[in-house]
Amino acid sequence: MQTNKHIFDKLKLSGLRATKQRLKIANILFEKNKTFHFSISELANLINKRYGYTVALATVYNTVNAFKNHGFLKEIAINSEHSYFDTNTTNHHHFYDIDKDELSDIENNDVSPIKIKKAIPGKKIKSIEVLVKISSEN
Amino acid sequence: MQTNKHIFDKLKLSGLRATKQRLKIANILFEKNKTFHFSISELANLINKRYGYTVALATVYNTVNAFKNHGFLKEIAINSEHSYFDTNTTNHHHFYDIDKDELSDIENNDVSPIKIKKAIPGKKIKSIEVLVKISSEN
DNA sequence: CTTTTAATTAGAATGATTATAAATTAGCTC
DNA sequence: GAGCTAATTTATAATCATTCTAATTAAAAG
Repeated sequence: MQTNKHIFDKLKLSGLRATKQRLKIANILFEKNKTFHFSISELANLINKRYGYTVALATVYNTVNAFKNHGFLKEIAINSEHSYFDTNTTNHHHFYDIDKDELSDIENNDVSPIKIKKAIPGKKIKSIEVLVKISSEN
Repeated sequence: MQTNKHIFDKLKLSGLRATKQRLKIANILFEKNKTFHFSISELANLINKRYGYTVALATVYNTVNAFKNHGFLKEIAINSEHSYFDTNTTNHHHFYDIDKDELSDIENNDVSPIKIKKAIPGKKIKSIEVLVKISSEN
């Protein structure tokens, strides 16, 4: 869990002003140890629930984009329906529950090492991400 | 390469009417042996270039959705900017060139076998997809 | 050839996201 | 703390991709 002080410093260090709105949003995003996966609308709902309608939707978008650009968040592509973000910016993988439309993490240790036997000349690998789609047995 | 006859039969078999528009679109999509990756707007441009403006944009959307629902196409999630589709519906993986915003296939054989060491009770794995992001060396 | 039903179409509607431009505020300097 | 400046927030409008609508057309079946 990241303390308010920690979050404040994090923002300042990256050159972002620590505004009320950003601190509220950061509190929700980073308060858990656990990775937090969300779409913009889910995040907006959480903000409204906790703080009332004190943050404009445009600011939610601006803030999430700013956090993404500063490496505090990672965008995860699952399908064209929604954008998902992840507070876990380390290299890791995901389960996507098709039934519940829900994401969860798979740590690097839980996936056998991945070797790509094909190379593209002049290109280097920036990341390797695994998406495991799951659904109910029956 | 799939012949016109083949495409026609494929449509009929799946219960889709083999309309002029669908045959034009299918021709473009399935004429190559090679996997074809595209976004809707790219596809619409190709249709216009080859056949003139003879297929309405709504029909391009309808057709791609129909093809997707019938398993002729697969949607690939890369980022929230675009929807990409793939004529290769087998289980396989992708390179995504960040610089050129371009997709290419990685066959299953070119990726070491992937073992997921974490299970979710009551859920079974439907697919495992690897996305390898690449960019220029320098 | 007629009927039935699916598909196509132009244009309107929707919905998510971004842009705009004015008002506010954070973080300086004094 | 007051004043300054640039960043941020905000409500609203604008944009863009996609889907919907309802009328027209065309494919398949009888």
